Amino acid sequence: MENNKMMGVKIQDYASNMESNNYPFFDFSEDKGSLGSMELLGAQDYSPLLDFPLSPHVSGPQTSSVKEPPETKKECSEVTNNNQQPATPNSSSISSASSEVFYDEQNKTVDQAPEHQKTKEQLKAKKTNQKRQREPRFAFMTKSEVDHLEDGYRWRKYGQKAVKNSPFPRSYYRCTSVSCNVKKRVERSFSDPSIVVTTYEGQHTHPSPVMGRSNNFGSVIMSGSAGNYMSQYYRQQHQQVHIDALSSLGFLSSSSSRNATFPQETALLSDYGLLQDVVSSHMFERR
DNA sequence: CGCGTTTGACCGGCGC
DNA sequence: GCGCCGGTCAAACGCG
Repeated sequence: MENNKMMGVKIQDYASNMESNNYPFFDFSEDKGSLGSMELLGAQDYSPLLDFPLSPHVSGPQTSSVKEPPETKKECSEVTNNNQQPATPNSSSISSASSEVFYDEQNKTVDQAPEHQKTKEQLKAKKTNQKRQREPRFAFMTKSEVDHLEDGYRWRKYGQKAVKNSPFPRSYYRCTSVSCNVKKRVERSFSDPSIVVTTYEGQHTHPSPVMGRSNNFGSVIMSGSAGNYMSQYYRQQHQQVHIDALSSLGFLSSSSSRNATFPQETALLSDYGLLQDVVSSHMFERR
C-alpha cells in the first residue's frame, strides 16, 4: 500500500479508486484491544471534494459484465476469506476500522416524507412532478468482517442487488423507526473483500434506540448526517478511536495549500455535532 | 405473531 | 425507442 496523503474521494471516483486499491481507509483491526490507534493503510491524493456533484448512482468503470456473486446470502454475518475470526453482528465482535470517504454536500433539498410510508401512487406522482431529490449522503469504508455494522440504529433490509464488476452484492437498508427515512447501503469492496463500504442517506429523526443518549461523550442529539453516523459509529465501536481518527485526518490532510480549520480534540468532545463538519469540510476542503 | 430477510419484479433515469 | 442499471417494492418466507 502506498502511503500518500489521504483525501476524500468523489463518490463517482470511488469505484474506480477501489479498482486500483487507491482508496483511503483506516485499519485498527490490529489494535482491537485498546482501540486506541488506527493505521492508515492506503490512500491517495484525491481530487477535491467540497462541491463534488454526487451522481445519483455510485457507479464505477464498467469494463465487464456483471458476475454472479459467489456469496450473496447472510451478509450480516458474513466472514471474509482473509480472516478467520468469528464474525457476529454484535459490536463487540467487530474488528473494524473506518474513515469516511465522501459526503454528499449536494442535493440538500430533501424529501422529508418517509419513503416507506408512501403509496406507490404517491411515489409515482412525486416522481413525475420532479426529479427525485436525494438526501445528503455520507459514506465511509470500514475494515470489517461483517457487512452490516452495528451503529446503534435498527435497520430493515429492503433490497439486495448484485454490484456491477463486483462479486459482492449491495444491500439496502432502511431505518425501522417510523417517520425516519434514513437509508443505508452496504457493500463490500471488490478489490479488498475485507473492506465494507457503508453509505448513509438522510438523517435520523430520533435518538439511537440502542445507544440511548448517554454515553462517554454525553448526551447527544446529532445534527448533520455525517456526524450523526460517524459519531454514533465511533462512539459505539471505538469510543476513543474517533479522536485519534480525526487527529489522523488532520494529519493526513495537512496539505499546506489548505485552510487549517481542524478543531482541537476537546472541541470535538463538546461540539459533537460538528463532527461531520469537521471531517467533511476538513477532508473536502482541499481543492 | 411480529419482525426482519429474501428475492424476483418493477420502475425511472440515462446513454446510445 | 430501447436496453442497461441502480434502486425500490412487496409477497413469501424464516425465525424467535
